[in-house]
Amino acid sequence: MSKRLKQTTKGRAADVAAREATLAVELKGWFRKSARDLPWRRTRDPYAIWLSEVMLQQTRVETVIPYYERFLQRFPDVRALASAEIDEVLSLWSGLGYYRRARELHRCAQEVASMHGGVFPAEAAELRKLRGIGPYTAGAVSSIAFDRPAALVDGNVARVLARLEAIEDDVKSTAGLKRIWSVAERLVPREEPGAWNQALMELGATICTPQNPACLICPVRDACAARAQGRERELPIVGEKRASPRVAMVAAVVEHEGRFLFARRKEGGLFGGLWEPPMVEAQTAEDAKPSLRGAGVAVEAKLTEVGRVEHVLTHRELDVLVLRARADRLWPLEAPTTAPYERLAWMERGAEGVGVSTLARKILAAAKPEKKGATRKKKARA
DNA sequence: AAGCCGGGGTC
DNA sequence: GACCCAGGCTT
Repeated sequence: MSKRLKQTTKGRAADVAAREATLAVELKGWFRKSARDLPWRRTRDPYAIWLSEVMLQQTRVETVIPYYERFLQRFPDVRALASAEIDEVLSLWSGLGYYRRARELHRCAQEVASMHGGVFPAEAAELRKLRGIGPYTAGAVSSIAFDRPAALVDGNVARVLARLEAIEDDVKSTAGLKRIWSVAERLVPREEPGAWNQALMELGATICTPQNPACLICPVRDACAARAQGRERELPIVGEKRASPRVAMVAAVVEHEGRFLFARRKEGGLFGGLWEPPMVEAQTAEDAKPSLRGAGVAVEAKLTEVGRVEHVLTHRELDVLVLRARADRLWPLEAPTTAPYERLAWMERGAEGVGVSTLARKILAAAKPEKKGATRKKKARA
């Protein structure tokens, strides 16, 4: 390579570096000026920041805020969380979804308490070893709580970087994610990496949005390759997702003097660790009876249909027929034999202190003795 | 690499 | 309805 060419190459590399340094200054400046005031941005406590990041996995900021506040109030530090009962953790998590996160959160707290002396490690590689902490959360905690120059990629960052660099790959594919991550790692600055990462996410959430990006007010529009090509609405490219199948279910709400029959689901699967009125896959009440008996619903229970509940999940649409019965006594409960359940109990309607899904709450509400208007509505639909 | 795992806001 | 959100784990 000639001396002259070498200098040119070096010169271009220097130009790129200068452009990226400018980009970092611009974006961080914008972030300082226009960042939303979010609860977890008022603390430097790694525990609180970690808690917020786990709650924010696949979950919107507005949804998380009240859960974050309640959680932090009940469990002010990692040891408090580590020593809690899992049922109480799930209780505070109820309604937030993806309940495995709550179990992993609890286990992670126990790992930090027992193996790290109650102190979160600062390096992403160490954080990554803990339960429930993947590449994103490791980068987030390391950069935001510890000012380490760790990269991070979430849905927002993937979209922003795909547009900024006009990346053609499917951003959900392995190859696409690998490319996005390499860009993220190249761009993360030594100075204020936490502000940089949060700025990328903030930009994606408020300006560089999926549908109608507000390029006219974007602080980095002049550096955006997609915009330069007029393709900001075509990028990023995302693969097709398939429709979720419908699943017919039957639930039985059994009551005796204000106590309700609840079953606890085994950990691991759908709604793992949560309590609910017994609920089985079946088309009709008659078909459901054998499985319901295996979930504690005694033969003597006279079941009547009281309504239907629909519930949409990521990969399934549940259509639940709700049955109701008055038990003449609190009959003794044995170990359930129906698949998803591990334990039975008579509980108050609210099932205080344990985890209950939104679906279960909808089923309980549907079985509640009705006011006249609601009753007519159900009959009209049937 | 693909599937599983909630719930809800927005267009 | 469709989209997708401060993803991670399992197979």
